[in-house]
Amino acid sequence: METWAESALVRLRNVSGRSGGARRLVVQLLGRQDCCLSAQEIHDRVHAGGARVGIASVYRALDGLDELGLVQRVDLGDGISRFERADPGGDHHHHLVCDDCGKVEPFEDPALEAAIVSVAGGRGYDVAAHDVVLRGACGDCRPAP
Amino acid sequence: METWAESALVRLRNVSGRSGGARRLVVQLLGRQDCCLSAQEIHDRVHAGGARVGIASVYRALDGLDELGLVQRVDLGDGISRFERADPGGDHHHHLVCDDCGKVEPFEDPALEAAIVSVAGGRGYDVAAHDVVLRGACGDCRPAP
DNA sequence: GTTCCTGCAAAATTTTTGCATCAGT
DNA sequence: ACTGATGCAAAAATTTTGCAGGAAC
Repeated sequence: METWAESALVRLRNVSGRSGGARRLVVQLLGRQDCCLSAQEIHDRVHAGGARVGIASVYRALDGLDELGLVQRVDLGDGISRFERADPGGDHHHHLVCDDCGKVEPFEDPALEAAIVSVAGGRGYDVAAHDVVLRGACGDCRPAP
Repeated sequence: METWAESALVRLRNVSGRSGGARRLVVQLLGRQDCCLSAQEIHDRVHAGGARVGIASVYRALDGLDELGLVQRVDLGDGISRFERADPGGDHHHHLVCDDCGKVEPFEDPALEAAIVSVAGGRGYDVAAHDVVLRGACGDCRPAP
């Protein structure tokens, strides 16, 4: 189950020749997450684990991972960048955000993916990444029926 | 063709009782745009028109418009918030961003909209807004075929 | 030993807030 | 006149950069 983290570390080493402590901690944390985290959240959780990691190193690690396509940057519309691991296998989800309680939940939908591929092709684009965010009231926060 | 701007100003006045100069300029500018603008771009263009408008007023105007659902906030993934008018009639587009040249172009796709509605319904969400961003290489920047 | 990563601090950017003043009703 | 919007400046929050020191090779 740690395959993403392992392969990410290997790829980082192939590029730079190193893989220091901060990067490894960030990669391992992201490998354990099911959904996106902000840089601040990553920093806090790594600190909670007892490590002395600077926020700048978190950003630098995320930047390197993003360049290699190992993480996907997710913008939920609140001005904060979040990151989650990008599975090379194509497993891949998007996000529902509740405007009331702030809850974020992932979803996948083949019809949505198909529509995106079709749009991209029709416009002559070679789409490398795509991001879908739905905002609204979740079942719990919606005015009771 | 100025119906959006007019109705937006009316709705702002209904809420606050006023519609001062800065808000009117921002609304009128957005009414003339076909795609999203950043707060800084709005500020610059309003200034170019000869008006003395503070950037804070631009943000405040956008904030008020967003609360009323009159503009949609768009995150293109570069950490800058952009805004565009939200047509109540349902006319509604998304964005293709070229990673190479930075070009942004709008698109619409009924199949995509249908898939989104279907996902939202299946998850019990009452979706008020949704945002789709596709990133990749546009026809011009793509390695020549 | 060399090279790149790391942590801290400072800078840059984007967005928000405080406050005196101005403008719309 | 009253009330809220506005502009300027300062603050806050997020992200980037500089640099000395340390860790991996």
